Amino acid sequence: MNRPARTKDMIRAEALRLFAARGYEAVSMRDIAGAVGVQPGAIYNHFPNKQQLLFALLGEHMERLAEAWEREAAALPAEPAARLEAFARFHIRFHIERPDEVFLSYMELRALVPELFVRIEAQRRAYEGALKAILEEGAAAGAFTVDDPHVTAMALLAMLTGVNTWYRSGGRLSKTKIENYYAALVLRAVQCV
Amino acid sequence: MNRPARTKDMIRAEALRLFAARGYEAVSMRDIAGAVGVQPGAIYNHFPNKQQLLFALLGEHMERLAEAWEREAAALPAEPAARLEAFARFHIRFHIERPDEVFLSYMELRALVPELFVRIEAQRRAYEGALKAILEEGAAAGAFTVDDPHVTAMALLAMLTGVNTWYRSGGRLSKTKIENYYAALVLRAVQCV
Amino acid sequence: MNRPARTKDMIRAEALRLFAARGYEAVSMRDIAGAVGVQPGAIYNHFPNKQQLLFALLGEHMERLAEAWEREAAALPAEPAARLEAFARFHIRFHIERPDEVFLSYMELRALVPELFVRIEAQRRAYEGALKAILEEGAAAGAFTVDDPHVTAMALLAMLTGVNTWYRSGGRLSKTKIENYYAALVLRAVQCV
Amino acid sequence: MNRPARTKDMIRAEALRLFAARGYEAVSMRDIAGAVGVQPGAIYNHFPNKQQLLFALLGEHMERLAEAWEREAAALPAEPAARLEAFARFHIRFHIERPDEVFLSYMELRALVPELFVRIEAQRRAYEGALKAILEEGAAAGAFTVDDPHVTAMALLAMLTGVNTWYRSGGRLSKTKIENYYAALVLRAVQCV
DNA sequence: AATGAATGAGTCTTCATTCAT
DNA sequence: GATGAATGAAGACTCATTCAT
Repeated sequence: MNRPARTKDMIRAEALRLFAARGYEAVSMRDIAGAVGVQPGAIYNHFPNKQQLLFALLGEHMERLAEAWEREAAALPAEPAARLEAFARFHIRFHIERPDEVFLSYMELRALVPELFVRIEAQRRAYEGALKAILEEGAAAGAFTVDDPHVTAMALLAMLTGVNTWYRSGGRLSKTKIENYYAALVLRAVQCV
Repeated sequence: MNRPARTKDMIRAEALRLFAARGYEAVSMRDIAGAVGVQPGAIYNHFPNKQQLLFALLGEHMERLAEAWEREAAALPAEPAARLEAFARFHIRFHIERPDEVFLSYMELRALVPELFVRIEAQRRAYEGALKAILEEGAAAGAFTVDDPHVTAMALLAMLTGVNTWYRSGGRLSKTKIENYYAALVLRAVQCV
Repeated sequence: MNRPARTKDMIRAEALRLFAARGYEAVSMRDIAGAVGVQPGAIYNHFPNKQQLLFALLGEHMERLAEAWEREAAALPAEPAARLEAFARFHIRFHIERPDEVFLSYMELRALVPELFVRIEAQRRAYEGALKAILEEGAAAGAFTVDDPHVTAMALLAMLTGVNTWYRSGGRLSKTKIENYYAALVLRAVQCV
Repeated sequence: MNRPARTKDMIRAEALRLFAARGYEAVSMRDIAGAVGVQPGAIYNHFPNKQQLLFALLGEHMERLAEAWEREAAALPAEPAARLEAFARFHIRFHIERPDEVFLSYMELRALVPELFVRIEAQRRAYEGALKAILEEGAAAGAFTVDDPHVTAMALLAMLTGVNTWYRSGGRLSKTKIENYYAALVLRAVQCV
């Protein structure tokens, strides 16, 4: 990776960090440039504008999520409970490692212009659909207590994603323990004990 | 209520609406003044600055939440499961009615200067403590499956509060049905079926 | 003196103090109102606007100066040196007692609109004329070394008025000593030893 | 000198002119920008804020004064009277050429925040010290009538600096004549005739 | 005579963005 | 690819002043 590519990556990294810490609107291009160690104008050599910089961060995160889930789904067990547990564990694992990206992709979607917003929205819907499908299969198979797969999916995703509101690396609980804990909560919530 | 008091209330209402819709940083005092129908300077007759306006909205919400829960808690049943259900139902009921306040109080806390931030944080902690206490009592009584009351409390609150990310008044499901649904999810998650 | 008159006097006093301390432009009507303990609007019951408030302070000062000098001049000795000494002593005595008024009337003249400016200017010219006349008489009588009465007058006035840039009440030197000191400086400067 | 450097110099020049004419508080960054022919924001590429712009003008003036006096002092005669005369002539010559800088540095010191104020104050004290030293030497040598060197120094400086309150270039008297006149006043004031 | 709320213009400063170098 | 200077619009906030009460 050559010098300029490193600048682009640093912009990405610092923008992510700052957007997550203070919010998209509260961060100026000057702030990002200052954190990277370049002048504001230099950013425009790598991203056409602030919106597109945010969009790049969000879009890349959603793509990585989709790809990671695809790999996971390829080796998914057959049994509904195992599938649900796998999803829960995957979600915790993936999200707990990327608190900034997750925070951004939940909090700063609204900062996108509608055209870009809908593209991220669609990627998110697709991912939510994976959980919904598992819930529907489990419900059809009589394995889960799920009257309304959509509502249950939203509730479980909120619960799982919420881990980032309190988890701090190096805290009392290990990531593995948290994964176990949340997986159990999810399974019990659909009465799959 | 006289003319000026109405202006102050309108500022509160429009600021809440706009902050929730676009985020604190993305809303200007001009925007709020415009929505109210006064000049920007007039806002400063009622709130000393933008920070304090946000703080007023958040603080008042947290106080209303605390008061409402106090009233609820006064008539709380004795049995752990019933207590937990009551909390879940209360939380859904209270939050589903105030999507803007809830959104704000979760998303824009960071916009507060540290001094004001900690005051809201403390109010939130107190409320979270109520759920934690119920979980601890239930666990002690052997009524719930709760290894870690703190983590379970955080998970359940995230799940419950998450209702606002998808619920839109007038949608497919009535508020009562949603309340029932979430209450059941919560009870099952602690294996209290 | 009744209540409202006291308010007017307090406005005068606080405005004088604040204008002298920070400058006319740097002081807001709110500052003055706050110092007096009333709301800004109340000032307008006593002075039509900020300009006229400044003008009142300056004009009253110049009138008091003119009156005081008139009284002094009525009992002026005949001899040029004694007249000059009397002027110097009077000037020091009068100015050292009113540092705020003096400061204002030298520094904030320019803050006046031209129409009001010329009125204060004229009062000042009249006072300067008194010194110039003494110098001219003394020069004509061969008592002083004064080639250019105007320049000498300006130089001596600057020297005398300058006392306020360093004199602080309660300092090392008494007012009387300072008066003696400056009187001697003035007399020597016109070689009247 | 390239284009941008010219902008910075023009900002300096116009700010000096406007501050001297109307006072620091009465001049807006818009005024300065307008006089220079740029947008207000452009000023901030050269000076971090209005305070620092004023401080730059004052500090540079004081430095130029110190340097000029240093050069003068290097060739100072030995005799007290000649030294005092040299100081008086230097002061008049230097100040009569820079009415705006002088006006600013006497009138707008108070507009500086304390931290910047003390730095200019210190530079001024150092310069005043030069005159005081001459007076003390002359007094010690029995050449001057100076009871209190500090008071005499303040009085003489006020007199000399006062030249700017009335001198207008192109007036009745040449700069040389004024220099002669003030030098004589100063010498006589310490009875060094 | 005083208040409290309002106005409309203005304050300093910051911003995203552009562009010649 | 990066800089430094610039723009034009907008930011929060303040101001002198007015006026109904």
